[in-house]
Amino acid sequence: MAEFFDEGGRVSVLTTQGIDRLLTYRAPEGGCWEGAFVEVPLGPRKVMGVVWGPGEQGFDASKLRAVIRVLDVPPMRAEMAEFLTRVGDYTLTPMNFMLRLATRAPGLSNPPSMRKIYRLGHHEPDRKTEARERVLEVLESQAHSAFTLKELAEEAGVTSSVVKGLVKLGAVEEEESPRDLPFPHLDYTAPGKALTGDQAAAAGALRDGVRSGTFGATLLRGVTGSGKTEVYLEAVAECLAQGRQALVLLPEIALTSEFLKRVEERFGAKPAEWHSGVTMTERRRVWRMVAEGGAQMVIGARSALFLPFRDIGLIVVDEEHDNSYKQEDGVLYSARDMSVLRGSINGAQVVLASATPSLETWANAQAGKYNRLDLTSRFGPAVLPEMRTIDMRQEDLPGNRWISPTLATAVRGRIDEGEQALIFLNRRGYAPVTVCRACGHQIGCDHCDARMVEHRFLKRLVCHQCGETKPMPETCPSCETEGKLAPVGPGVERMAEEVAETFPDARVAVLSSDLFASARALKAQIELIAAGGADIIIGTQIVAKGHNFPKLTLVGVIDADLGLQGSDLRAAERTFQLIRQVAGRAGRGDVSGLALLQSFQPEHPVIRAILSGDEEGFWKAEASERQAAGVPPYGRLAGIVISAPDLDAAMNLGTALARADGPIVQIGAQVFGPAPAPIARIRGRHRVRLLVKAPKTAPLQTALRKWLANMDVKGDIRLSVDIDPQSFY
DNA sequence: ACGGGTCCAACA
DNA sequence: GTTGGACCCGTT
Repeated sequence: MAEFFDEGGRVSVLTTQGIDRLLTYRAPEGGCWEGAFVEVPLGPRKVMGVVWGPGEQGFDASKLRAVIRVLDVPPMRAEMAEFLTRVGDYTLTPMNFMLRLATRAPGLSNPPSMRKIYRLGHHEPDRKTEARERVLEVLESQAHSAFTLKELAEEAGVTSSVVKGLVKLGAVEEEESPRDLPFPHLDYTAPGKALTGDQAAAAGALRDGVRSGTFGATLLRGVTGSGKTEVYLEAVAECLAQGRQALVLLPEIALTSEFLKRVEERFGAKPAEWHSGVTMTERRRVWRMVAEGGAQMVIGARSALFLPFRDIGLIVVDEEHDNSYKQEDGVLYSARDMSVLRGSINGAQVVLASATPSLETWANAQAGKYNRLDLTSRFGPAVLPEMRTIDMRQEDLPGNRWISPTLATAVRGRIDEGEQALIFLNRRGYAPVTVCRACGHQIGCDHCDARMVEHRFLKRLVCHQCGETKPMPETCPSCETEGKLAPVGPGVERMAEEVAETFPDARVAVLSSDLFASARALKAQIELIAAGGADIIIGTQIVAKGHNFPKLTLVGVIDADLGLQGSDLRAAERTFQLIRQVAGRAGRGDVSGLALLQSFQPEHPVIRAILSGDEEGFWKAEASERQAAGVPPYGRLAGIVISAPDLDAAMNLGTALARADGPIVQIGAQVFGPAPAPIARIRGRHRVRLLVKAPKTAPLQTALRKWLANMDVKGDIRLSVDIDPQSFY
């Protein structure tokens, strides 16, 4: 139960300003409740804050100032305060940053503003013109909705002066209404689509969970077309029936409009929407309505998790494996993990939906922490193409050639049939390395010391690590010999060259993110290809998801081993998911597909797992390997937090750490203010303090020491390391 | 003595 | 995060 503070009593206030501690104020006239959003004086300014608890009694009374006013906003609930505290704790984020995350809506401190809306009036207009008729028609046919001047004029296809004219005549009435209107009611009683056996069973299990009114997390597995969305919309319906709010998180804004349509079909109206593309006024409305209960359902990006729900009963994380759930600048958090945390605090059900779950989720389901529901495809078991490896050690191939004779024959066969073949190579640009044949120098990035990748299309060298670009030099930057720089290794642009030479008669299309100026141009090209506008498609990982190519029957993976040799912790996981996704693009329904993986190590466990399709076995092996490597089992993430005088320094160090050998799970950066940390701002050099928040296991500490020894960061870095043996969850 | 630039503790 | 004051330095 929230505490009430009488006028003049001492309250501690958390402000959104850059002070990482609570400040004591006198309660305002009329007192205030714990959790109230308030305006307080801070130096010469007024800032927003939240009453966090009783104030410090020992604080000097003469310095004490009073809260200016309590804002007209629903107070922060205790669960929200706890959630923010726990997330801040987990990610080592100062609380004022957390508060800012939770109040990311403009004008919260303003009184609710009004606006004019237009309704049908009681008088007939003196004469009826066509434009006037249209306005009246719109108002008659949609009497239940409120129109602003602009909306009404737009809907009727007239200018606003037509509407104003009607107002003067009394045919249309103008009235004041609050700007932040509740969202239209969602009809959860309407039946959803008919569900098949296991869909119905899964929906039933989710409904039961929601009905229990308690916390629970469920992994909902289902490939595209298995009806995943319909199943969890059943859980949403149950949640709404319980009078609680539901949140659906989607990884990309691009997916929201399609999803909104499906919700509208199911519940008869659109839910609230929250992501970076939403306008400021709409955000404000969403924030308020979520807090007041005027929004039953929100769909949004990761930051929607920090909305002030009045009573949240269900959180769905769709495509839970998607990397964009991780916020990697500012406050560092994984919305997927924090959803589980929020669910556990609020007594809500959490549904993690994916066709290819992340290892963390898999491990949690395996350990029994999450329930698991599997959906098979509507068309029976998923039709995966036949998969084979091509052992590159057995192939006769000159240097600077990458398409094996075996693959070339297969491609030839398909295009002669009028079908399509995809050559997949997950490497943008022309060649990953540019080497000087005179001295052996490899051109590196000046900014971050990664090697630069030649992009012939852009006519530049590009660093894939930090984005730095420079023109292709004429002479070697090291020995200054002219004309001896040579590309080494393949990129998709180079593959296009080889394909054009090997199949001169074929129409070739290259799909790589950097070859398209806009997302629209890329989409247009994809549609063109899908309609049969190319025989051979050469693509990077952007071909892995999205649009289907009905004529595609063969996928050739050029370098299936790519990504396996790296030191990236997630290398195996990513490779497994990526190649399975890409291979799955070959063939559909009645057309049988074939995937050929070119590999120098076909006996590698990851390659073997991809071939066998034994996903379960693969995840188990991965999990136990990581445990052996000293990485805490998932669910107890080890967080590496780097504190540096500025974010760039922290990120640079983070990059170095990420490239170092070892099990890094999460890297956070936190900027220490000058006062609490003995860190000076030094030009050209960085003093860095590493704070490691992780269970104090011996293997982890050994790994840490190894990273530090191998640390290779430009500039003068001084490191000190503290280990905080706090464990999570 | 004045103005500009930078740094830094304080903000309740 | 913002602010005002201290401090340094070079110019009037």
